[in-house]
Amino acid sequence: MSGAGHAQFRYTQTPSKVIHLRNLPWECHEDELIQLCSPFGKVVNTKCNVGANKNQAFVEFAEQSQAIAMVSYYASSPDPAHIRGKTVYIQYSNRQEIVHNKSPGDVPGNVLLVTIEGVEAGDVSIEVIHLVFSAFGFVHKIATFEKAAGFQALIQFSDAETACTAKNQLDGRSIPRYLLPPHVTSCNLRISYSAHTDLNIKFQSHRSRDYTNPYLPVNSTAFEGSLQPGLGTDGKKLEPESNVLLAAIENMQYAVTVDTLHMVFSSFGPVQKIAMFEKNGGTQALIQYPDVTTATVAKEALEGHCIYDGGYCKLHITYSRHTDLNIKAYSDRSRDYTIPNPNIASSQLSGVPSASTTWQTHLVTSEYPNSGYAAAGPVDPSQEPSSWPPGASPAAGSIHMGFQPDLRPGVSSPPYYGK
DNA sequence: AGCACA
Repeated sequence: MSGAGHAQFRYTQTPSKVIHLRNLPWECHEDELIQLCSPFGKVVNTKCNVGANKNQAFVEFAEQSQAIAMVSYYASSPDPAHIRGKTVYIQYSNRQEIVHNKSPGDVPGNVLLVTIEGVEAGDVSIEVIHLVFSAFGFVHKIATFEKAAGFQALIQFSDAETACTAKNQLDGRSIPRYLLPPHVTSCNLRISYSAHTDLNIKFQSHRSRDYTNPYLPVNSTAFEGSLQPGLGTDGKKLEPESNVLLAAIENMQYAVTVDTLHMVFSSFGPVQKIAMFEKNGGTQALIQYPDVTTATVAKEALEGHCIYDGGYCKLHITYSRHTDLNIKAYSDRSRDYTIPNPNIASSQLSGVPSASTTWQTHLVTSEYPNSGYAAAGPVDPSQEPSSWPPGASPAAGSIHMGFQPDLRPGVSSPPYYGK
């Protein structure tokens, strides 16, 4: 009957222009709250991600009548409010206004604090983390650690804007499943801003990387027993690591030049040498980095990805057995970028036997009858290390390919970040 | 699914 028909009307609350929402999806965004609430009035303030589970929120209307309208509506509506498919429970807050205490994690900065939920530290390698976050810009440094909150990583970008983009795109989502070990079904990323601005990375190790300083000493002991599980989630690849990568280019519908490869592989560190050759009817290339760590990073990041959208020029990367390529000639198929200023003659390569044909059979192990560097065109082959990292001047810029292969959110791989 | 922060 009247008065809701129940003798006990326990849910009577004093109205407030602030409503309390609970059972929200994890890390619900402010705009989702506004979208839900604005039909009832003007939202003047919100506070999201409240409570231990971050699944509560407050919304403050301009007028109390607006809050009453919303609470009343959903109190009698047959279908409840929902956000992202979850039923949202709404009531008046027991406070009359939202007081904004911005938690430190909400203050934007260039360093993100990422909590990877539901995984052991060994489940997600630093290469995977680097790959995922590199989709948004150059990642300067990564430090990982285990805390009570779980497996966490600090990711340093150039600026807060880049970090913000990455945060917005990845917060609450999972690392693509194909990058996770089989036994991990999902691993939600919880991302906030760190107060740090510049991480102090002392070693390249299985738990920390400085991509701006490839010459940082490698803490090799830190790698032992833990590096190769990075690939060894399946434990199948037993191929020894190397600073030289062998890249097979499949479905090469577009021309891939040594310059293309240099651009692509330079994203991960200074490329010292490149040699391209034909083998088994396909194009392959050897890419030499100064160290195994950089090569590993590049390998993890690029394996299986395509240089061009649409599945063209797919890279299959393994470790080469070589450690130092013996580049004899500066040609369209081989380069030695470590040579400071090879007196580049203006003549063409005409007098020099085709390096590429020699490469495919002898590679670096063989001795070359003709020594010395071949003549070259006007291109300056000396890529001084200072041209790296490509943070300011993206290596991928000039070729239109925007090389963040399959991981650009919303471009070529929306499904990867589902959920 | 039930109220924030220093």
